[in-house]
Amino acid sequence: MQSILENIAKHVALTQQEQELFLSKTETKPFKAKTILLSSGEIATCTYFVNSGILRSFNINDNIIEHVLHFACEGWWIGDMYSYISGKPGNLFLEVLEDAEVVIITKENQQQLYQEIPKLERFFRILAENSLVSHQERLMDNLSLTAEERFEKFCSKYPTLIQKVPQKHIASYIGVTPEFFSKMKARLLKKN
Amino acid sequence: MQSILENIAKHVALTQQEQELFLSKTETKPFKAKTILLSSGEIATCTYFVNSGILRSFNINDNIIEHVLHFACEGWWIGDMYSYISGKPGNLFLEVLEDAEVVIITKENQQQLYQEIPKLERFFRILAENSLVSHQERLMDNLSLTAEERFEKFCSKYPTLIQKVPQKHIASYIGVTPEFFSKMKARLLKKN
DNA sequence: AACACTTCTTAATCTAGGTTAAGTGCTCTT
DNA sequence: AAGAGCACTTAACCTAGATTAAGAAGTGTT
Repeated sequence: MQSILENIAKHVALTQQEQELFLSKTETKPFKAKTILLSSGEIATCTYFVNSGILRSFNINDNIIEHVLHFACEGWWIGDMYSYISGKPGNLFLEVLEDAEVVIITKENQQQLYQEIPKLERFFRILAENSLVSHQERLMDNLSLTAEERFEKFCSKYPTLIQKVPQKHIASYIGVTPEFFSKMKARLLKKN
Repeated sequence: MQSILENIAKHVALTQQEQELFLSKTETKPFKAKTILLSSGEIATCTYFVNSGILRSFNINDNIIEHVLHFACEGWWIGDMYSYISGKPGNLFLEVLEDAEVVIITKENQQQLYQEIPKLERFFRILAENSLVSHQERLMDNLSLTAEERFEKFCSKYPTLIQKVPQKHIASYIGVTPEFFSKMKARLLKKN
């Protein structure tokens, strides 16, 4: 299991004291599968780091159709960035897909941490930049690749998720209906 | 015209000295329309802020089809974030669409600025977070809205661009072919 | 053990948007 | 002023993926 301190150490070096201060501003909690940590319409007051288990963020549009924005498993950050930074009600749900242990940082605590450990500005800057890059890539993929190519990319990028996550969620992530996903998968199995 | 210092002042307060230091690490240049500031395969060594004019970033896939990632006009930042932060060759082109004046910051200078003015870590963190949010929204829009809805959203979000940018680029941005875009536009005109 | 509930599959039918191709007007060269 | 080259349009035809509907198989609850 990768700890949150190791995750931070990838980009900035905290002293022993800073590490303790950081941890003192976080809370670690277990959650059962199917728990909803955040609902559409609520204001996101926390950021989440996954110690173990799997979470997903998604929205629901007019047609009552879910769209998966993100999966997060061990060592990933997740939340509703829009609501978190704007302070306005968001439109994302945050759900536990597989029993999880999650590190929670409230916005207040994060603001205090920025004051007390300025290095964390750098850490979260780098985190946001990396996330931005992967969103840009996914956006371009959605514009230029077929569903089949997006699925293959997903497989090579997140091999562990394929076994663990219901395939309707993967269909949603790559942007097709579960029915079409099923058909496509059958086609791929025949081909190879 | 919004200056780069005003842009920074939106999120962090720099002293007079810091402002001067910052400007000393930038270079402001005019570019003619059609200039390519960055090509696919090159390593992005700079970040760009647009004083005036319009730029676009796009990639070209196997089929020789362009996909617009971004437009940037007065007061916007643009670049190839992937290549810039990874130091690897990127796959974006950066092109001037309308004669422009651009502020250029090299990666080296940006790194030095982070050392000398730690507040800038915060500024660029906030910039990255905001950009992340708008990419997430665009991603969800591409998954859940029709081409027509995406076009309407584009119009209300970037009203000035519609007059100034060739419509084939707007078609590409919202993710349809120029032919379909033309058809859709005619349909909308009839309707309203 | 039986029930409800959810996930996944299959298949027929439909449609948003793509492709191909031809034509119209621009603007920019020379 | 004649041509070359873009940007845009129109229209016929095509397809990736959606929709609808039904059934199969698994999973958890009582």
